[in-house]
Amino acid sequence: MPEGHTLHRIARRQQKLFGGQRVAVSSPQGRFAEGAALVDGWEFHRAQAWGKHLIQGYRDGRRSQLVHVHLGLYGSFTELPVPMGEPVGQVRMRIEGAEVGTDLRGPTACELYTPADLDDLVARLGPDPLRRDGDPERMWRAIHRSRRPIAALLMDQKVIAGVGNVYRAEVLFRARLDPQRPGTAIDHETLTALWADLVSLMRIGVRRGRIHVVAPEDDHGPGSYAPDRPRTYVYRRTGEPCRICGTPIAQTELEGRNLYWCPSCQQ
DNA sequence: GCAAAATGTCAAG
DNA sequence: TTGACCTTTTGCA
Repeated sequence: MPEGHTLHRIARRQQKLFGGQRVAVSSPQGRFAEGAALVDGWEFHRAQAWGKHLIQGYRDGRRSQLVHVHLGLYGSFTELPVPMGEPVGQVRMRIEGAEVGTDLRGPTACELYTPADLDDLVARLGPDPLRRDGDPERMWRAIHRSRRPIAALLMDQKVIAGVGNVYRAEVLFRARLDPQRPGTAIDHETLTALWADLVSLMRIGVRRGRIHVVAPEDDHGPGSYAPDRPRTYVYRRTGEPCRICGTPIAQTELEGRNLYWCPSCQQ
């Protein structure tokens, strides 16, 4: 489930679990063997998220080392009490603290980073709604001069960092914006409100560990008797009735990703 | 038992 | 624009 909220939640969690502790680091699968060997036994100093990227900082006396993790589509961290037992499946990195350890599976990236690498990463990312220094004006400047559809711009990590396919679809629905509308055709006020909505939605995502964007007053209709309350308006609801107007939710492919929207509410 | 899909990114053409 | 890649889970035989 890796959009930005997942990574910020993981950073927070790892900071709490391991921050200031010496940790055992290994790569049971072997594909991060050299990196793991380098920081094994060092102090886990700090974990931070930038968009969908996780940066861990390790220290040992005067030495320090960064590790960069990107979960890609299906990467995940899981936790187990120590002793963790034999790894199950393909575990790229295992971090063991005093009481709890975590296993990393399926990441796109798990690699050593230099401070310069981190600078480059931050420089190529747009503002992150989950960071205090996230600046909506930077997003505005990138969007209002681009003719690309707003749905494509929101997925572009150079424009705004941390938004993925679910938040993209949902925030456009909540703003009642046509996903195909060009960036140039959206005014400053609309984008400022969209940013503010993302900030509050993604914070909820961090807190709950899952994406939940349906307002209580919209929580009715065909889905209301489902065991779980509905959490999304449009994402993966192709053909199902819009929670507001009943029109079937539409789906198309945009730049290789599935896009969902309500053709009636979002014009 | 196997294919397909998934909340992502990058490089090749 | 397309394909490759990382891994697990789901659905269909």
